Amino acid sequence: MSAEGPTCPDTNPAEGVPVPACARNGPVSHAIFRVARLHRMHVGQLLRRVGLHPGQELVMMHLWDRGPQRAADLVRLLDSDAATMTRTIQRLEHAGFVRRCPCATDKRATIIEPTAASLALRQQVENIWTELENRTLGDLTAAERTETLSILERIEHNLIRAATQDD
Amino acid sequence: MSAEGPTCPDTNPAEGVPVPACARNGPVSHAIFRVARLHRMHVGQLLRRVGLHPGQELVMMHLWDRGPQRAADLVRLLDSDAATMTRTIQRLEHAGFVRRCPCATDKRATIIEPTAASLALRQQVENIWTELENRTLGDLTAAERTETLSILERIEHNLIRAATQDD
DNA sequence: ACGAATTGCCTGTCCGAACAAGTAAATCAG
DNA sequence: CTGATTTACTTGTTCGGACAGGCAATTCGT
Repeated sequence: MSAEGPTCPDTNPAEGVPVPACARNGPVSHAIFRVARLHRMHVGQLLRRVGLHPGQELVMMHLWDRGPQRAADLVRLLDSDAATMTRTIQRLEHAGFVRRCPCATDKRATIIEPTAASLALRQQVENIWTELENRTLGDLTAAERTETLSILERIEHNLIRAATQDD
Repeated sequence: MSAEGPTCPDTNPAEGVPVPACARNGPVSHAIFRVARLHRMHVGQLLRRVGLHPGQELVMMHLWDRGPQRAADLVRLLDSDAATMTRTIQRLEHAGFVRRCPCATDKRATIIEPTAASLALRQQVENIWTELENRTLGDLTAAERTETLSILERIEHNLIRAATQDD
């Protein structure tokens, strides 16, 4: 059985990464996929230590940064989904990192504010981002880091342009 | 209210991207995050046209590539989760792209094989990867594409090393 | 051959993300 | 002022991903 496989003994032994056929049509896309996956794993691992789930830390950082916000503001800031934001806030509230106060001037709106308890998290989260950056960049020189950032921003720009332009 | 915000009027008008405080500690990490997000959006958009959800296409490509596989093989190939694979296969089976046959030699195992109907998808999925790569790379020259791939692979290697090494 | 691990798969739970739909409040047009 | 529209938020559903169990079949050690 398994009587197939004329194509591709496609496993890259150097990394632990099986390379599917997609790599042929889009090697960079596949690399982005793998890097993003690893990156998310690291974020998740680091955040779990402080009791946060990936995504929640972004909400908290914006709150620490800009102070109390309406839920809708957070949605716009994170370019997220209102539904996702509602539930993320509910979980942060349940975890005690966030408080929800009805807005005085607009009864539809809810003001989200970081609790005092959350302030203890702030330094930890910033350390996490530093640690994450170190793990990501590893041995890259300063010049290479600049180059990396430049390339990523060009890719970002390409993807934004492709999204708005056509389809 | 919203009586805060001495820090950072942090929105980058060039791109539609709000820049949270994290960017200070990890500009490259944040760029990876944004690129990954956009990249995933494009994959999702392209895949929806052919009736697949992100992630399902990888299973199908491995099946097309290597022929019928056990579920456990797919888990290892995609470095995925057995539970996730079970449900992904159930959905692909329900969609008619995959068939599940009990393995003759090991009664625990299930052989997953692509259906004839799925073969019509294959070319479409390959086109999607080509289109995705084009959107991603946009105007980059051949040399720049090589450079990009090289950098991404170095980052990948850094992250793998950081994961296995410490913690 | 027998019991103990291991392997393969499934289920339930919790999380984020996206989409659709609905409710309430505010705003706008006539 | 009334009716339509927009805005803010919530809920429900479906998806992938991760983790914790659980069951059955297989393999290993004795």
